Amino acid sequence: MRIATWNVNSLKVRLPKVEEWLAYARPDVLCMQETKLADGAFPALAFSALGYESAHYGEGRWNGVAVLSRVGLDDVAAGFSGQTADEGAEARLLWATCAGVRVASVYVPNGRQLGTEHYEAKLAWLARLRQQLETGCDPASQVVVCGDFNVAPEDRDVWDPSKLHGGTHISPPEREAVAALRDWGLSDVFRQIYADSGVYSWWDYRAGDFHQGRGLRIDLVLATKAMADRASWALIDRQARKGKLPSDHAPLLVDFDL
DNA sequence: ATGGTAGCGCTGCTA
Repeated sequence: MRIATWNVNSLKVRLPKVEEWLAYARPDVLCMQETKLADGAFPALAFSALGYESAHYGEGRWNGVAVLSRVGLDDVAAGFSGQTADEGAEARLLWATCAGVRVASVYVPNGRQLGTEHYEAKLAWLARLRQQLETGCDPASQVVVCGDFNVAPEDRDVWDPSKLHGGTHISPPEREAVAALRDWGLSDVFRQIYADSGVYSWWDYRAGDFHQGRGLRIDLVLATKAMADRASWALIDRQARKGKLPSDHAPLLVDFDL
């Protein structure tokens, strides 16, 4: 079973690239983030033509998450359970069950700057995700949480930690919030397989960062032991970050022997 | 060099 995650940074702009990528990467499940679409504008027909069922949770303009599957798509749930409409929730979390695996597509808030309300909201969002795992999932079952975490878990996931010191994505509280997911029972599948530094999934569009190798590994596939023990291969597909109109993120693929 | 690009949508915000 091949599971992938990709922050596409506008599905409207990226659809041709996503369709092309699906045709050669052939994931069984694809989690997308930052579709920037309302549900009514989601191109479900384009994906069904390629053999994928889909679920989307979007508000338009910003955020927006999706799950595509060609191995079944059941029990779809948008947002945090127990979330009320008056919270004005942003579309950052979507659950679905695909061939018996509980899959989440997550887009963690950016945080902007330390010491801001946005940064505190990011930490609170990650804490709420941990809380939802505790109340809604069994760590002994097959659970995979995929997405753009906007956190680089360790210094080896950052092109130059000294350049980002004091900024978001690498601060100890953010890393602790991700570690708390690990403590619940999720492991960073890419890191089970590769120890290399200098492997990134996001590069700023500005200043030629991609071509200069200045990136961060912030897109993660986190899996419970029942899944992680079966992970056999992982790849961050840098090829998809090249060419015309690329996203600023590359997709991450993981193969599980299921 | 305190910059730079991309997307949304039409002015400046978000990343």
